[in-house]
Order: sequence, then structure tokens, then C-alpha cells
Amino acid sequence: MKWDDQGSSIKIFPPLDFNFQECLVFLARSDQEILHHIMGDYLYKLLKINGEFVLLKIGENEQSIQVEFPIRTPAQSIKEQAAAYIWKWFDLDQELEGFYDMANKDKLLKDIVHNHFGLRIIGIPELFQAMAWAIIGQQINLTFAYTLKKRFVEQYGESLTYEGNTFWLFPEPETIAKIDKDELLKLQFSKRKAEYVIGVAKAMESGQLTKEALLHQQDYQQVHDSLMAIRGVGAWTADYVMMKCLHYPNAFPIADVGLHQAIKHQLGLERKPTIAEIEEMSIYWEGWQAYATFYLWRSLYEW
DNA sequence: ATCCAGGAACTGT
DNA sequence: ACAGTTCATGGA
Repeated sequence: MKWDDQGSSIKIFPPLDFNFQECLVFLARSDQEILHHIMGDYLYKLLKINGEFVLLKIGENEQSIQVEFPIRTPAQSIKEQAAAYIWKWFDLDQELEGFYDMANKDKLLKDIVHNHFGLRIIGIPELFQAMAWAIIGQQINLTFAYTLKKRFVEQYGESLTYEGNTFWLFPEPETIAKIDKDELLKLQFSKRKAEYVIGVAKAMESGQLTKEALLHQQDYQQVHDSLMAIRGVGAWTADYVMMKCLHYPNAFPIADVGLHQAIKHQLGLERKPTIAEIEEMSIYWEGWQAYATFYLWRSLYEW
């Protein structure tokens, strides 16, 4: 991680191919999003670090990411953790030359990576949030998924209001582990999703499921198997979490209908491609399936 | 109304 | 291992 403490603000130095504006477009895709806000050219995000609310005002300054702290300047160690959060959030450890080399030769990806060069996978660093959001999004349209997430966060998350804007934190697993499934039914979760989300919360509360343990078992297949052993987590959810939280560039939610829509549109097909067809056309994505998928998702927001 | 949406578990073969 | 069925709820 490359960063610099400048007193009341910090600077983060991303790879040269990073494009902050492209990432902002993706972050702005839903007007129901309440876990971050975009105002003008700035991205606002509330974190809780060492028990302390830390509001980030994130902007671009030439080649660097500039982060200010509107509430108050935090201690140096907290500033470092905030920088680390952003580093992971924008997947800045990833070296993308290999991906771009591959994508420039791929008819399906070529135009998209050209149009959105510098976009990175916008992650979900917190494991519980990544899993709960994936479960919420299973088999429902994104609009409704955002509605459910908003209700969930406003019911169980902490918030802070600053200068008239309210910023929210995603609920902690310890909170959700204690609630009754009927409470989630009132928010219009299905019975199964209510069970799944509470089950994941309990597994995390008890320490059976941690991000650290998953990251420790490096092998893709091991992690995928571990995740799929959890009730409510199928192949799609496991790959989604490995892509958005665990930073596996080869994670591939191949059954994703958004991916299917993007491919259909990009190739001008009459129907959505089959899984077998996608396997065929993604042979050369090997190692970069997550980035290929993410760029295809990005292509959905311009037609 | 009808189809479908960033699926998963269950059941039967 | 694989295919078909059920679950579940709102958006367009």
C-alpha cells in the first residue's frame, strides 16, 4: 500500500492505470444505496475503526486519491486503517496488465475495457456484508435487492448524521445473530433468505466463519468448497464473495443473469447464452474471470 | 397478467 | 453426477 499522511488528510497512490471517475460511475449505480454517497466529485463513506466513527470524504487529486475527514482528524493509526480500507475497496493490490493484454484480444471484452479503462473491481471488504448482500440478491431484481438492503441497514445498522446527511454502517453479525427470522420477514425477506442471513451471522459470531480463515486457505477450490458448505451459499454466491471480498481474480459467477444479459447485448444475440457457451467463450479469460465479469457488469449501465 | 430477476435446496433418477 | 421442481417476492 502506497500512501502518505498529510496531517488533516491522507493521500493514496494507486497504480497508474487506476481511474477514479470510472469507479464513481459504478458506485453511483443505485439511488437507493445508503452505504456510501456521491456528492459532486466526492465519495463519502462512513467506517467504524477501533470503535470510532470515521467519515471519509474521498476525492481525486491528480494521480492520487485524497481523503479528508470531515468530522475530525483521527489518530495516525486510524488514518492508516482508513487508507488500507480504501486500498482493498478499490482492489488496488491487483496488477491488471495481464488482464488488459488478454482483454484487448477478446472480441467480447475489447470495447468494454477500452471504454472503461482504469475501472477496478469495487469490493466489499467486510465478509458479513459481502455474504449477506449476495444472499439478498439471489434470484431477485437488483432494484428490489437494494430495497431489501436499505431496510435491513436502516433497521439494524448504526448511523451518523453530519451536516444534514445520514451515513450508515452495515449491521454487524453479532446483531443479526440475535434476531428472530420473523423480523426479517416483516422487511419482506423470504423465509429462506431470512434463515440464510441469520445462519451466516451466527457462524460469524461464533467464530466458525471468518475472513481471515478463508484468506488463509489460499487455494481457490478449498475456499469455494468451504463457502458452499454454508447453507444458502451455492456456486454463484461463493464466487461472488471470492470476487468482491477475497479478491480472487479467477472467481467466476458464471450463472449470473447480469453477466448473461451483458454477453447477450454485447454480441447482439437473440437469446441469453447458455452456460456451455459461456464456458467456451471464456477459455482465454482463465485467471481473470472476475475482472471480465465485472467489466461486463459495468457495460450494463450504459444502455 | 405474465415473465423474470446479480439462485439455492430439494427430489428423483 | 445430473436434470427437473419448488421456494419466494417484487419490478417492469
